Amino acid sequence: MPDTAIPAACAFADHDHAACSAAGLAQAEALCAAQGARLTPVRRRTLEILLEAHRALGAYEVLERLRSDGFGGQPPVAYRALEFLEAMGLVHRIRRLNAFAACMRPGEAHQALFLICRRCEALAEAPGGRVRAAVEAAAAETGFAVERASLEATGLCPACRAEAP
Amino acid sequence: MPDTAIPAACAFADHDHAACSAAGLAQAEALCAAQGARLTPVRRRTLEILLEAHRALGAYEVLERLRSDGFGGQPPVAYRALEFLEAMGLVHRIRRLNAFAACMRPGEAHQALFLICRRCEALAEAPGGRVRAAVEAAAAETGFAVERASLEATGLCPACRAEAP
DNA sequence: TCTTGACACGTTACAGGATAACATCCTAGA
DNA sequence: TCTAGGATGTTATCCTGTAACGTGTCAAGA
Ligand SMILES: [Zn+2]
Ligand SMILES: [Zn+2]
Ligand SMILES: [Zn+2]
Ligand SMILES: [Zn+2]
Repeated sequence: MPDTAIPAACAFADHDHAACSAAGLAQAEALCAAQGARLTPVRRRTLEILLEAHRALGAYEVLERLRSDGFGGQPPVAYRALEFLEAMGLVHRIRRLNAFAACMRPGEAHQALFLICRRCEALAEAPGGRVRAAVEAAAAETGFAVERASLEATGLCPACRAEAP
Repeated sequence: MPDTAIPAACAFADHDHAACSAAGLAQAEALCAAQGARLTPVRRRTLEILLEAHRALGAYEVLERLRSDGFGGQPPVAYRALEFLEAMGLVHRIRRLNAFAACMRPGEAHQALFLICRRCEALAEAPGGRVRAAVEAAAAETGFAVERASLEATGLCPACRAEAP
């Protein structure tokens, strides 16, 4: 596993790492409390890991960090925590990358649209409301009822567009 | 592997199986010829398999059939054929399903939008032009240049909508 | 207080998906 | 004919994901 070679930030714009990480955690607390769900230590730590990394992590990368924090080191531990967080809308799964990333807008109901830079692996979560509407319109023509949509685009982020050939 | 329990057609509307399968193969021939690419026996058979199945197949399902047809029985054989076909625009990869499906509109440049029924596993390829445009518009706001987009929706197909609770 | 059931956590074991690396073969073009 | 590139085949291994089962915890209800 190439633990190196992963620069990538989670949004294209610069911003206060620590702040957005802390805010994410606080919102998670609030959200879970509001819904009577339990943000247990493993779950909490899993979210923290994703917030700190500030990019998409594979389940096994998360697992490795959980293990070194003294939590169970077997795959189901990570997958269960990630599933819980996804169900709570705190984490998104990015299928194209077989990876998970902390949500940038927890609490707000929203359709995410992921922009993945193929050069620096940066990942941004853009608002996908319009796109979602277009999907539903297209689906409606065949009578299909959309429940969930995964919208993932690859290309070049602003920085790489400038640098790259 | 549950070889049973997979009814699913590749489009929601009924249509002439054999005809669309043959047509697909013919178009593939033409397309490869036009581009000087070689539609070799494995590649051809792989496409045939997907056209006949008329639904999304995992690489290992394809592989199994290739093997029983006397072709190489190791994963790379299937993956290479599938990659080639995808590059030629004859096959799409559906990441949500870890599977591949024959393209319904080979030759025409198009953005595919996949509609996946969660109940009967039917898969339809809808025209995604509008959706793609919406994706690009959203991406443009952050300066991101979209190269490829995977658009996959899950929900209920018309038939299952009627039957299901 | 004692049961009992729901839920989280942990582990084992395995299934399923994908690729790196190397050997062989075929085929188009010099 | 010779040769370089592409296509196939094989081995081995890695990454991703899940089924199944046991244990501990906590709170509601007997
Ligand atoms: Zn989000
Ligand atoms: Zn970039
Ligand atoms: Zn298509
Ligand atoms: Zn259906």
